[in-house]
Amino acid sequence: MYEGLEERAIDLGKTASSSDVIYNALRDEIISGHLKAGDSIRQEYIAKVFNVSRIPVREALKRLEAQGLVQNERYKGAVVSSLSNAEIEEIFAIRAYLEPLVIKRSVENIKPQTLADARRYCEEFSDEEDAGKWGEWNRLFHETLYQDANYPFHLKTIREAIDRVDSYIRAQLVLTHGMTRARKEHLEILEACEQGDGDRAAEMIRQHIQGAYASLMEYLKENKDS
Amino acid sequence: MYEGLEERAIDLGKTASSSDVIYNALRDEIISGHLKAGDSIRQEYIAKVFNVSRIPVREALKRLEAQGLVQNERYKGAVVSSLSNAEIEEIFAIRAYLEPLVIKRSVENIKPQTLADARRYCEEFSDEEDAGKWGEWNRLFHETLYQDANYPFHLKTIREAIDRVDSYIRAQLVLTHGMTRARKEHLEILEACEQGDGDRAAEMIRQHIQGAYASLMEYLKENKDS
DNA sequence: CTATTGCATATTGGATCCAATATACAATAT
DNA sequence: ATATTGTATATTGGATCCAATATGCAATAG
Repeated sequence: MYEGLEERAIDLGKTASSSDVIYNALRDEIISGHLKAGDSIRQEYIAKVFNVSRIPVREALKRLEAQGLVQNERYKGAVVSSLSNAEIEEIFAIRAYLEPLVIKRSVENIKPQTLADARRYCEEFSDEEDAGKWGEWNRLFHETLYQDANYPFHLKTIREAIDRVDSYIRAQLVLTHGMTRARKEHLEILEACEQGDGDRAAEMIRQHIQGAYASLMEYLKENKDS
Repeated sequence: MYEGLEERAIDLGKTASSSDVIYNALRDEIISGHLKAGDSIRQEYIAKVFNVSRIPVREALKRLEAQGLVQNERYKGAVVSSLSNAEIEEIFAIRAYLEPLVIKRSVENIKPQTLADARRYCEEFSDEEDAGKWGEWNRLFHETLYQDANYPFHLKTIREAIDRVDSYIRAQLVLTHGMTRARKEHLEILEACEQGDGDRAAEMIRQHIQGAYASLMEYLKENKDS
């Protein structure tokens, strides 16, 4: 009796609220670049798309505002945040500062399953030509490698940092062979982790991030219009 | 004509929304320790206290959740987040890692006005015996010294880190002469900044934070009950 | 007496409605 | 023609109401 029932029932209580669904959807739209910096987000429109009232939409917007992805002005509404070049520099600086620390700590007690997951994300995304999905695999790869650090606050900070620059990265990657280069670097980082060489992994992550920043700035210099 | 009118009118458009007021109030209650870890926050009660409906209360709670100060469970409501010892260690670790970097960068182009502000917060709070207000002065002192780094994302991260541990610090400070020690260290840090010695300021900030962590852990070890 | 079930109450999630403000545009004055 | 003013519309902020779920307690079966 009861065999297997509990596992099947586990996710029953955690059905996502409308607010959660809309938050995730808007976040995806922003970091994928479908919603661009400066775009205003109309509550009524989002509500109609999801067949809900504006209440959960507004709650989602408050969360996005707390994260910095949108800016709210009273009686004017939410606008997708834009980043100055200085702010882009800052985001990459904190990533290049935090992620080496975290990966080193994570490698110190990394689980085989974690390495297997990371390898899967690494290989699966290498087949993926769609830059849209690339961002998701990229994020999963990074987060997976960091997860055994058991540093949730660092992880949240890194996640929010990546979220802020993701749309910029993506716009650049599709045009500059950045994806093949990133894949190669990911593989090397993964191998360092598999060998338990935290220092090497940390240094490579640092270079990986700084290289991405350099490519992005070069790209932005050549495309000032967009 | 028009003389002085514009300045007087500036803040007219920015009257805070109910949601903002309630967010700030709840945040204050949590970081001051009046709302303790594990306490549940009843929407209806907050709404009645502020003479508003539950809508702005819920929006405020969503922001607090995004910040990590409360946790929401569907149909159960918001509960003030608690921190394990490991999480406390993590918060202090990231503070000790980020704040030296930021103060060094800030000192490099710090403005006289900033130093004057910091000195004021330093001296005014030294008279302050009330641990409640102490936290506010402490935060202002730290944030002021960091502001000329022009690193808003770092600052936001540091602010949220401090918010998470503030109530724990305060509980400890009042009983262990921590306030007089902190005041002395603040003064020394301020002097290093005034002399333009960023490296020294960075090192002292690091020790200041690690010392606070050590005191807190000792305090928590002796008071496992609370 | 204990465990389960059913029900009443409390609380949160969401929908609908109204108020406050912004925005676009026509009307008017200079 | 240009700048100002008035007005209609669009949009957001908030209040009130209803639905969905949780929680506490009494009733009942064993």
